[in-house]
Amino acid sequence: MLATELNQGISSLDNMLSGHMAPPAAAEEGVMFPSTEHLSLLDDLDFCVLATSVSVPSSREAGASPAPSYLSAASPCSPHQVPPSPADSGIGMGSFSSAAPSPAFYASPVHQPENLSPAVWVKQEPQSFAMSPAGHNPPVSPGHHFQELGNFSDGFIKQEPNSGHALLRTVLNDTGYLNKIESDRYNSLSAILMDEGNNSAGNAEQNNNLNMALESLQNQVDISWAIQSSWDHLAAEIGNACAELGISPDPSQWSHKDVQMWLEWTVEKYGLPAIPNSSIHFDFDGKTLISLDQTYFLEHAPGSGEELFASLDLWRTAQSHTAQSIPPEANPMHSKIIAEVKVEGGGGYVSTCSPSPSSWGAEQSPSPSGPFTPASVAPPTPASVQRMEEESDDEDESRRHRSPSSTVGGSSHIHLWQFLKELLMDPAQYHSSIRWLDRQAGIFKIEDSVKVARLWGKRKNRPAMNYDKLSRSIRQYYRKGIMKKTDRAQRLVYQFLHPYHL
DNA sequence: TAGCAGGATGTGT
DNA sequence: ACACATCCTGCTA
Repeated sequence: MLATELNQGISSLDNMLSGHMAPPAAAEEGVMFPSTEHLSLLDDLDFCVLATSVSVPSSREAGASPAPSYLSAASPCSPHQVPPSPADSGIGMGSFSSAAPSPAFYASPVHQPENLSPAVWVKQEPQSFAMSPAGHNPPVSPGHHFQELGNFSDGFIKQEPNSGHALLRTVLNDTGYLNKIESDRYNSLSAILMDEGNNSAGNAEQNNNLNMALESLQNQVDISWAIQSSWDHLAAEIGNACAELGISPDPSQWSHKDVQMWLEWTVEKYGLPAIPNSSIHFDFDGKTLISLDQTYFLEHAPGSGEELFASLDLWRTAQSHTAQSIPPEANPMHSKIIAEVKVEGGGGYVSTCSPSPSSWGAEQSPSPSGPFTPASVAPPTPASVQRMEEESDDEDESRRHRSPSSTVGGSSHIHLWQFLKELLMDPAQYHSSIRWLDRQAGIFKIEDSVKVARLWGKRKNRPAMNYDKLSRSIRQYYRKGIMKKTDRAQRLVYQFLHPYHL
């Protein structure tokens, strides 16, 4: 019912606006929406769609969208309606329990502006909208609607991939904004559209459709309910995943093993490309993981970094939301929603609002970077622990960039060979200090022994470290079968032995 | 002179 | 016990 009404509304608005609005102005690069007016109206509907769409099939899988996009004008679906085809899919927050492998967050191409991808377009909320108290809206004056509502063209910003779903978070977190929408915004929209309709040469059928759309929107769309429903749905989905994995819903509490489990689960769940050397590049605890920016994900998880980052972002956001959410009894819809989610979840529902610590907290797995003996047949798991984000010669600079958790606990337990591999795996940053000569054979050269030693000293909190000491430690690896000098010994050139170079 | 090899011993986990 | 960290002597390019 809701989906039908919204579809009708969008269709009517699109028809009307495409027929009466001015053609798109010469746009800046990437600005592809037809007009500011059209933009603003579609934006209103987007929020509705965003709030009401939860589980979506992958348009990427259907080959419809070459690149993920987290936001577009899209066909709506009801909070509990799984669209039957890509043509009906909308903005999704990802499905964490549906059987279909659904890479999250892909918008439907149906209403997606042609050149939207790969950039993500989000609404930059005018202060008067986003931040004003609920029920405190300026009246809309006929003929000045768009001025009153703000410059929506300027209000749109190009959301680069690493900026992190600002729209989603804004919409889902800003209850003031929700109330605003619920109480007034559709009244404003109504006035705008009615005025536009009266001024246009539109035919009676168009106006009738418009009236129907507005009536539907005003009378039947409860945005706050829909968004709350989406939140609850998301929480339930995450709860199911947590129960399956036995991990906390709060990523900041994940152990190294939890992080690996979550990565594997997400990759498998959404059919993403496997993460090469994930045990090296993502050997973090949860706190460190959530402190990473998307650039790191894109760099070290090619093909899946964006989705992983997006998914993690939602988990993190959901957790912060549940942590500050209102008590269930304060929301008359809550019990109903939870009940529906329970039914939909097939009994697997685990409330993320009250996670059971006993199910995960007491069983935090130890870091895989434990003592490692050469006798162990198992392939090495180079626990690189905390990645140094920046190791400049400037001490202060280094401290500024180092994540808080990397300075104490964990990072000092890294093995030298793991540390060297860590540097080697990041040639963009350390190529001038250490680099592979023969990656396959595990042969590398220390180009700047002083710097490598200094980096090692920083990592181990040994200010007096130098290359003499470092190289002595390397030589200890000869006996352990971890490293050796190359057959034709060269200065500063060493070789990892199998399987340590893998 | 810097790097290398390896013994001895201390330290922290 | 283990993995260094530190200090040392002696050798080599």
